[in-house]
Amino acid sequence: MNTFHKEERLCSKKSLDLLFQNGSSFLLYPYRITYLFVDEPHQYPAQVVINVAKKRFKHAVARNLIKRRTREAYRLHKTSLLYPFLLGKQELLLLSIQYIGKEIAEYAFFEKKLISVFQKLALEIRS
RNA sequence: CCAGCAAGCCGUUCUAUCGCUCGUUAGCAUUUGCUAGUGAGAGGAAAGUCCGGGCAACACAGAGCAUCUCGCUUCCUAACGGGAAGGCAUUGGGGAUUGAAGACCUGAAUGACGGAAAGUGCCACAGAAAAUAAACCGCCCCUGUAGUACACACAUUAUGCAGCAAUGCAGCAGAAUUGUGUUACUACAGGGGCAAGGGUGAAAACGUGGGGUAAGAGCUCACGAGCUUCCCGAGUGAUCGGGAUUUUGGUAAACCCCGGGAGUUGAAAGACCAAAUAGGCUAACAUUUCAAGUUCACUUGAAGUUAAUGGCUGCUCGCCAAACGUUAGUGGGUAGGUCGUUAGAGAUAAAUGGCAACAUUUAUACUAGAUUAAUGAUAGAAAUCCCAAUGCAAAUUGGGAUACAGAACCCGGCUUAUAGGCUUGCUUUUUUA
RNA sequence: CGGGAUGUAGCGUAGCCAGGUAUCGCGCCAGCAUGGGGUGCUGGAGGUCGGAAGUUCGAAUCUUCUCAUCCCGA
Repeated sequence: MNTFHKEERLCSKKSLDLLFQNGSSFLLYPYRITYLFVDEPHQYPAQVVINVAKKRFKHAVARNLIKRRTREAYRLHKTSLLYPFLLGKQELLLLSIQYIGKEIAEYAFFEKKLISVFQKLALEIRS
């Protein structure tokens, strides 16, 4: 079920403030990951926001391309690599993926890196 | 044929799988959602936010001042700093004429292109002088002093000059010398006239020639160049042609003057929906200072009507309002949702009018609408271009490239970015005839 | 989406309104002083004023376009 609906995205301003003030984070080039568990009713086990800074990429075309490729990689691999670790938990996972690279890479690079992000996130959750 | 410049146009296509946003149909379910089918889904600049409008809220008795902005003419347009046609200026090209140029003809590019005789300011360095012309050099006139002269006049006398000498020459019709005066010249000083000439500079007070004068000067004349105003003619007009008058450096993307325009704020505008607390609004009470009384926070009397504050959305005048607090009512910031929000000064095609921008009429289709923000990923094929190899060529094989860039309320422009291709016009070079 | 500011030598700045010569401090180089270094004194080099056009005789300065950086408004 490789969907990516509105409920899987993190839109609420309150939740965003909560995430960036209290969330834990780690760095895995070219991404900075911030995450937090909250006790709220939910349909999917995680909500994600993808972020590319205007400071690093001036043109809107470049920012959109990075976000689209990251989103595509997230969509294709979340069910197999992310959701299994969240089955035991009752809380909702708020997740932020910030792109801090300097260049626009090919899709294969995004895919490889995001898979390792999921693996590291699973380790953090267990500990 | 190649290259360059200018203007206009196009600016990748198809298939499969998995996904995203919006609409729609059917079923399940009935706040809402799920499943299946089906339709639509970025640009010529969506960009920069440089102008102009629509739309919305607030404001708007009046007068003056300031600020910003535009600037040849006529027209187009909802409007514009945009566009069209024209005028003028500048630049470089071609043609004709000519010894060579210029005036002339032609087509092109560029122009923030009102006013410098309304006023003020500025014009470094250099240069005599940088703007009511002045007078450093220079030219000319007058006066004084000094000097010079194979010049002239008067006075004075008989020798004077050259040569080693003999001698020669000049001389009483007056030499030399000395003195006085005149004239001419030179120098200095003073007074006056002139602006012709002066290596500078980005720029020098109209240019050339003749006359004129003490020397000179548009002082005057001829030819040429230009300004202002007036008259006549052509044009809707900018302006152009002719005549008269006349000779006034540049700079307004310096201040400024003249004429036209501008209320302020922007979709985070604004309207609506449901629950609670503030602020706001409305009504009532209350009110600043002094004195007296007393139950000590009220009453009575008097004074003041000013100052300070706020509004008229740049400022001033002028006009208007009435503080802070308590109580009651009303109302609904922010967060969430709906609308605003995509059918329009629109697009495409044809006809008519107009040099054109554009306008009118008819027909056709409905063509993105997100809101942490939708167009993506993977695989394959085609198209165009480039490179390499093979080949006379056509072509084949392999490799590479396909730009600039992503709607956010909507339109009209401008500006900037842009791989590659197409059309039209102009220019230059080479080759062939 | 809207509004505003700044780009000058290796670094930080003045000059811009009112156009002709680019200033100061730190740093750098050389010399003096010291046995040597630091401190001190003296002298010197180094900037096409972010870029491109235009106005002007002349532009860091005036005008237009453009690039970059920073700030403000939820």
